[in-house]
Amino acid sequence: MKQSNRDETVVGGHAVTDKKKMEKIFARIDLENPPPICPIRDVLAKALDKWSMLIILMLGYNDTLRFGDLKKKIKGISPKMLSISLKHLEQDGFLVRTVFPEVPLRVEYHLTDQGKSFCNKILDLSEWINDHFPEIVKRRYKVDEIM
Amino acid sequence: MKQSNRDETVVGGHAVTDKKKMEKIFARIDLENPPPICPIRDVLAKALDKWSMLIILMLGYNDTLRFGDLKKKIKGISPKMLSISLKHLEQDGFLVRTVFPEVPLRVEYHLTDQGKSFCNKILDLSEWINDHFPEIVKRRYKVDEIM
DNA sequence: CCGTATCCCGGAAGATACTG
DNA sequence: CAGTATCTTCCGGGATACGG
Repeated sequence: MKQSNRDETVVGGHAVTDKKKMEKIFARIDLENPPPICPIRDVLAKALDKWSMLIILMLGYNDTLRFGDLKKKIKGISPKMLSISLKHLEQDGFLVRTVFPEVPLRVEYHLTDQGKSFCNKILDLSEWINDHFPEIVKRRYKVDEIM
Repeated sequence: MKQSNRDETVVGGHAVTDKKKMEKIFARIDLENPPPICPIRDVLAKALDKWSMLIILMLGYNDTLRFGDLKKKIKGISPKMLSISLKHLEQDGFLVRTVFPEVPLRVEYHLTDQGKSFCNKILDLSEWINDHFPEIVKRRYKVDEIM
């Protein structure tokens, strides 16, 4: 592991916040401008919004799903939001929409390689939350008691 | 590209999303209920919202920052939103707020170990976006041409 | 069945003034 | 300096009805 010109904190054997990585990211994130103008923040905003993460995980888990399947599996989502989210994810290359001109119409969605790759990232993140959220929730109650 | 220590394959050869991992997560994510009731979705919503990611990255990069520093560095954030975001992140144990009762008042923020750990996750995600967003943006233009 | 078109509302978030 | 209080604006997102 490379040593930066700055002392690195260590958590669980992992070097935290490798400065090189950080600089690479900060060089690209446009802090001056919000999502529509800063591409990175824009991509992230769309891929991590209220429903998109769930959709990606769902397609990662089930491989191929129809519009109605997704609607049924993701409780509470409206057809409008599902449609919009799917469109965003398709535009950014996370999934593919395939139409079968049958009667009745059939449309299938599945992740692209990029989508699968991203799905793994999200899965890692979810796993992290899963591993830490007991303490987080416990902490919340403690904070509530104090306040 | 970095190889994970997990039994997951990568893009190109593309095995998807380790089923075991998936099942572990899906067992915990409460698909019936939205964020305030499903703890995982709630934690994620707060930690990945419009400003929080930036704040965490900023503190991962700079170690310790004062309120005003954060406000200056994160262009466009209002004192109100900064305050709210910081409070959320403190409540969930991502950062620590330290008050120095001087005149004028000084308040410092820095990440907890949990926050640093999470920061690395976010950094990975940002790195992923950084590596892929050229093709994503390119794709968007192509899609625009067609539509 | 797969969405789109509308209408509508509540909450997220900006601007600004103010206080300990 | 470090926020809070307030007001307003805006739009994400829900419900629903309809069209291809």
